[in-house]
Amino acid sequence: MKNVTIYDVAREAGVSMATVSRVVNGNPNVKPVTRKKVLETIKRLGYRPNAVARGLASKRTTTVGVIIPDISSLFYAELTRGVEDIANMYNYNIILCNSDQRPEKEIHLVNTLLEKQVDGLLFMGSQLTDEHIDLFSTSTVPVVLASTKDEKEEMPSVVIDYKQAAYDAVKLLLDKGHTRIGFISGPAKEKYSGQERLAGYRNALEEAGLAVDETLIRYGDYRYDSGLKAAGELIDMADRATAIIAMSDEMAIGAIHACQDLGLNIPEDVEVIGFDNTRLTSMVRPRLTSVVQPMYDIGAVAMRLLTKFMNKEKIDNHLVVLPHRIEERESTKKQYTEIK
Amino acid sequence: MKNVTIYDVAREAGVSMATVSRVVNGNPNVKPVTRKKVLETIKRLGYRPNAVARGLASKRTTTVGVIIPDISSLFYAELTRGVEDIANMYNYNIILCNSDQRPEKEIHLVNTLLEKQVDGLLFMGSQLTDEHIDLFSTSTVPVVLASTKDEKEEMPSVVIDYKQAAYDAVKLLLDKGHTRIGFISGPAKEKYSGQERLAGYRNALEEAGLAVDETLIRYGDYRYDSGLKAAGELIDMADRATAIIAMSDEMAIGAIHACQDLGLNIPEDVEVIGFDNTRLTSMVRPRLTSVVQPMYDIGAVAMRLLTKFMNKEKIDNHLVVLPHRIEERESTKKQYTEIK
DNA sequence: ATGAAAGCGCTAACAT
DNA sequence: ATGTTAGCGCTTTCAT
Repeated sequence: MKNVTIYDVAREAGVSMATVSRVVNGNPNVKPVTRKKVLETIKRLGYRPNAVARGLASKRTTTVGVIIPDISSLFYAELTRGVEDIANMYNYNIILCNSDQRPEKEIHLVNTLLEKQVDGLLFMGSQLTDEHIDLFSTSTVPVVLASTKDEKEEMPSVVIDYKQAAYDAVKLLLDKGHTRIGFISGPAKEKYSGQERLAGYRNALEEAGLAVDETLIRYGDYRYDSGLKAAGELIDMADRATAIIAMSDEMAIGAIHACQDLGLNIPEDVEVIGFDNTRLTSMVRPRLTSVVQPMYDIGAVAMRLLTKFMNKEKIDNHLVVLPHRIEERESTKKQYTEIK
Repeated sequence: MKNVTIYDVAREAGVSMATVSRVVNGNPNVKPVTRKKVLETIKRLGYRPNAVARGLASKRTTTVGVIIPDISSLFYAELTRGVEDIANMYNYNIILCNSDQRPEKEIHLVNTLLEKQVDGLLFMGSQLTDEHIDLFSTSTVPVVLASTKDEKEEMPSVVIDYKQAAYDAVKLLLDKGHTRIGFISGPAKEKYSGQERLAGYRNALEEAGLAVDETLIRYGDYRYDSGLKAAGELIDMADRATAIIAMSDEMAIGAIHACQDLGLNIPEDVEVIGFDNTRLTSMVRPRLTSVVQPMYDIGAVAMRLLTKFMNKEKIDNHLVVLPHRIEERESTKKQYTEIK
């Protein structure tokens, strides 16, 4: 059974291919009668436009490539949801690729996506090597980074102020008198967001006149178990941590459980703050205070920015910094006595 | 700056387009010397094959469409990860689309994907209307269902035995003497997996000679809050539930908290079982007993099945039922005393 | 082992 | 408002 093409429709409707094309693409320069006739023929023959042929002829595929470390991570899944919703709204589809943060795989994926003639590229993942930058700069289609940025801040990116966010969380704890604040970071090798947040931690301490005790800094992989383990170490020290900040909610929940398993009460004995404010924060008792990172919005704004580039619209600024804040719940003590 | 095409490479290398094509596609019928020469030219010119043109000429895009209710759901994210890994392994990319379970949107997405000439379609989502079936049957490319199936079981699908899985969970509780077992289902309108599991619940009770008390059946939306609410009702009844089975881990955790918030102990006062065995099970105290649904595998196997169809390999059986089991943790009581 | 040439199904000038 | 036609960049016979 041969596929019906635009040519078949043209013949059957007694018009030219161009007219059918116009009808399909909503070109107004078609007489209503003709349009109706063509539309009927399309329906009758069950014609379905071939987007690949269209892509070749028009040089636009209405498809964007999305490279993400791991879709099974709550954080990236939420971001991707934002991306897809906006993509959809602007009639784009997304080709989703998991990179597992492996640079070679990322490079390979970018190339594959470029071969597939995507109209734009959305990149998430923390370490941008020179090879990445090179590749992106040779790309004929726009590239936007989400939740990361390049060192020179030359590429379009959507982020939050990670340093300030971490700083704020530490400050909150410092103001309550804590001096032993454990910090559970992401992987040590992680460049941008990881480094930034660590810098925020150090800054806050130094500003408070406190020396940074390196043993209070632990590295996890954003998952529960690593948080559990890191926190276990943090409270097993001679001069144990009295507060813990983890760079993901999942690790923070691990931290809460590590404390509870050892008989420490949250927040009385140890205050805990997470990061991202995923819906996990409500799924633990006490509920988790967390630094709000607007994940869905980061994805959505990044995709919106990309559509602007793809439309060759003028962009006011390439680096979008979304606001963050801290959502306080029961894993931290109330700062002031409530007044009725 | 014009893009370099296969024609440019051919000219520069002093060979024909056909030869370049052969080299690019790894056709062995090329003299090593020629191959080397072509490869060098490709590198020198920075040639990147245009997959859209290739798709048009070869009628294969090495892209598959994936329709999913919501990527921000842990369950579907994990499934998708399985899909993508296998797709990648077989050199396919995936176009990911969120349907939000809305039938019109699903239909629309299928059409879009078909227009984009995907080589195959992977569909997840619970309700298959006649329109879906019709559409799928007119599709020229293979379609595989994951974690759902059509009523007539005519379409290729990868599932677990949902009825039996629910039955097993209920049986576990019945064997411990429970007679008031609350059941927190997914949305009431949900067809296949929801109905199946509910049937398993009813079967188990009836088999035990227990009447089904409809007030013990509640409907949620798979998310935490709905589990919290449903469980709250289940334990607020005159003759309250002494055990609760929820159709997702998230709802089960909500159930645990609902009980704990009211001062009931898990598992002493109420035993709780979740569904899916996501990593959430370890993120709650007591840790959650859950029916294991091999999410990643369902996605992986579904994608593998799809590759077979796309290769026109012979398929032994269209309906793959993956094994399930119950992973017992501390939210249920140990059945037998442990012997040292 | 290599080349020539005919499409693949559509869009986009350009002409009328 | 509609038709004609030349590509888009590649694969794939079919020759040689």
